[in-house]
Amino acid sequence: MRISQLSAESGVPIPTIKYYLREGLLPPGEATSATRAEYGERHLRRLRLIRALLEIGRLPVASIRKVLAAVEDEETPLHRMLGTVHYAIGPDVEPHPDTAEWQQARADVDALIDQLGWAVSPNAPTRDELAQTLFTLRSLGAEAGRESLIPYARLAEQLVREREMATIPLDGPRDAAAEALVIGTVLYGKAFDVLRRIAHEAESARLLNAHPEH
Amino acid sequence: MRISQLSAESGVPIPTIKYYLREGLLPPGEATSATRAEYGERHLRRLRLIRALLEIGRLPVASIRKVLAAVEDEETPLHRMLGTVHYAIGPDVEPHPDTAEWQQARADVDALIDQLGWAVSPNAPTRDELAQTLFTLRSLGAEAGRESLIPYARLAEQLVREREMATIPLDGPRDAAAEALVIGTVLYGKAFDVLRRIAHEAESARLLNAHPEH
DNA sequence: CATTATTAGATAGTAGCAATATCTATCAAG
DNA sequence: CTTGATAGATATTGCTACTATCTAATAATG
Repeated sequence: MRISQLSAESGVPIPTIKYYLREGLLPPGEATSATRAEYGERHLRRLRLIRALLEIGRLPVASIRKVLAAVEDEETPLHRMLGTVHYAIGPDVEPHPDTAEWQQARADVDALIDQLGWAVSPNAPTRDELAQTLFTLRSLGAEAGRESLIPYARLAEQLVREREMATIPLDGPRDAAAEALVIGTVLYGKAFDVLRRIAHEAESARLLNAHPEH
Repeated sequence: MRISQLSAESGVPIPTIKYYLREGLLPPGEATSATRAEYGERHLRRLRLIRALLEIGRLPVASIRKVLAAVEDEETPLHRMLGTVHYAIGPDVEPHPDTAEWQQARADVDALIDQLGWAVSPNAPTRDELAQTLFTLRSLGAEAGRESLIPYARLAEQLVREREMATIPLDGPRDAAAEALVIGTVLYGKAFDVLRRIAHEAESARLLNAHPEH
């Protein structure tokens, strides 16, 4: 299929597709001449994944490139690729002033992960990310003890184990597993986030005896 | 306290504070002369909240303004204010081509909320947001039936009911409730999101027998 | 075969957002 | 009375995700 058809089927404008090609998000089509290239089903699928990561996951283009590069590279062992994907998905944590409160938050995170028995790399950036959240919660006056996160962690564990990892075809082709992981992490993460906000609304209505407007 | 001290204590540069004042995120200090204004503890607290919503919640400044305006306005009844906060927190859902698949996703969301027995406004933008996620999941080939979201919904319900709404002082002063709600929704939402990604890493390591690097 | 349309690839420009920077006219304090 | 800080206004920047334009080559069509 030519670029115009790729654009038509995906709904992504041609200049944007060219931009993704330039940025290395989309592999080039098979050149059939100096001014023609052939794109396939794979490109369409990739394009949809890019849009999902952008629009649903709100990942910056630079992160998407990292994710897709890890997915692409057959050299990387699967568990390293999964790690790359995880780390690319999170935002950059800007460094904090090295105060006692920050040390405490960071130590609490480490202790929490230890207590949960989770096998997580000691220098995983997600540790800093969680510490930052904990730190901010406390600086806003919330009583956010380490143990207050445990119910969240247990629920997360349950979700990941029973729903998300269970659906990833770890024995199938590598790129299928990679893509499933990305979809599971980003899209189901979003789904849960929205459901949680909907639940907030429903619960508020219940507690305040406010019936939703019809 | 003067603006320089406000800046020093919050870590936010003076030009940025001025920007927030201009944008109406931060109420002006009490003017003591043409070139002097006095800021208080309230401003410091507000500034911290703004930064939390920006950095942790990644809310755009325009949304933060809406949230804070709803918190501020004593006229708005509490349940309406909570609704405003919820809706401001979510992203704008760009309109979809009105295909059968979109209709189906939207209908599934409505049916799901009905089935859960949640009291949610029929025109809540979160319905569209969830439908978009469902739609995208399906367009990527995931088998995302309506029932696949039920476990997520039940977990969300549990979390919101037992942890988050329970800590909101609904009988106390209004702005305390509002702020607690914002913090609960945005910051604990983030905390859960990070914990979920950490759980992903731990579970990947477990399944792939890959031990984290030391 | 001539004309019109399409494409690859390169380069430049735009829109939106969150700041920063700069400037002036005051004040405040030593 | 001189130095420094501040309010308020206006302008500028840096970043990101596009979007537009141009050229040379090629394909499609009458």
